[in-house]
Amino acid sequence: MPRATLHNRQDSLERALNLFWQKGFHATSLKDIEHALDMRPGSIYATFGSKDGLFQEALDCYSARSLREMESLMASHDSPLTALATYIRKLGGLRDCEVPSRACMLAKSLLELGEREQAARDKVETLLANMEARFRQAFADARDAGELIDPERPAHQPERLGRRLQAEVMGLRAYAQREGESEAVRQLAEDIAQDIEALKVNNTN
Amino acid sequence: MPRATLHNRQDSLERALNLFWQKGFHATSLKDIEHALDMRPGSIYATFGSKDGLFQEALDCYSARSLREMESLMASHDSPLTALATYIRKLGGLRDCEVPSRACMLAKSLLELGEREQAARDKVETLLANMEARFRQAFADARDAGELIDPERPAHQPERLGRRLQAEVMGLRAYAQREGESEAVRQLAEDIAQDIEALKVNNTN
DNA sequence: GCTGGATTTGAGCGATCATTCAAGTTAAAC
DNA sequence: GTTTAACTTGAATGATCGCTCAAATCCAGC
Repeated sequence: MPRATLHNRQDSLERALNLFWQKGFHATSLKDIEHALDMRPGSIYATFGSKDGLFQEALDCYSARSLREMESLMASHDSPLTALATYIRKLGGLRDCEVPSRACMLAKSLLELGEREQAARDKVETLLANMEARFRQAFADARDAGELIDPERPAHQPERLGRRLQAEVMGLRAYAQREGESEAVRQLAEDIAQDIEALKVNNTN
Repeated sequence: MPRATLHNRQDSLERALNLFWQKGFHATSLKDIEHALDMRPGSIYATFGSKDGLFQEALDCYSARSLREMESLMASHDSPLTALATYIRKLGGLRDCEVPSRACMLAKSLLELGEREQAARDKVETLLANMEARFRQAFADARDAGELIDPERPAHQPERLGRRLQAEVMGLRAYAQREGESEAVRQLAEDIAQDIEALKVNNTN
């Protein structure tokens, strides 16, 4: 078994993710990738198969990281609703963070990819569905813990709340992509967070 | 004054808009444009200057149309809040419409465009700000008409409600871009619409 | 019918695209 | 030290990119 691989796969994926996340799939050229990964075309193709394959693995990378952060946040709060409100408020600080893009990578890809990248599109759909399912689970946990103020109301069913939250996150992060004042994004996040807290019993707002 | 122009400018712009809206800026090639407009490169460049210039004019076209529809909707309702709720519910039917894309063209462009298309990005920012201003105005009208149930609440100031609505629309339409059941999009829109109606005095929900 | 200038054409520009592959390099195994 | 096979290289591929421009086309005005 001669010669160990020079590059760490996970590290390469993170670099590729940052690039795709910032520039999008179409605007990212193999030249960009070669430079970011410090790899030559042959190595890239030997390792990842194609630009599309690399992109899909980067998507997995992004999704896994997002779910991990979500899980960690949920674990550190007793109340699911408080955890979700915290999640949103953290997004309110996006404008001051150094990230490849303030927009959600999955939402960005969902809007960009066309029929010619069908496989990647399917992957995006799946990963978004996973994320939505995790949101739904959080609301179901809140309901089971008796935290929901009006669990009978149709709009307050976990399925609808989870869907709504996913849409709110996509909207908030798309809004954060704009070049306005960071305070506007913070206020927007605060308003959304308060709506989540308003679902809570014994809520003092 | 010899030879009248063969193609109608507005019609060409609409065709270009449909194309850009569906495929995005980068994925739309000049070949695509030549075919859609039934024009040869020389004519296209003589008329619109560049692919970027054509894109920006298409953006104007889209924005003007959106504002026009908005204006017409506002004019046909006595209550601004009811008009906005109607606006959202109409978006809930997006999955059953035949449109180039269910996503908002401005949001899609905001997420796609990079530094290399700075001029177009600036245009997107401006047009989004216009749209947000129109939403804000609608809420200000509601407040001035005594329609807002709690006009003193910070989160219910027109500035914040307008911002929030723009984010909700971007989120809803991004969600509608997914390939799920159209009923899910309809429910999501309904939940958002009801939150708008909940801002109203004498609201029966 | 002729003429002049606006409009349109389409071959072709250099650049860049994603991708391939034969050759070169490397280090573990013996 | 030699062998060996996995890994890496980078020039080259054909396709396609946005764009240009000289020539052809067209029609209002005379």
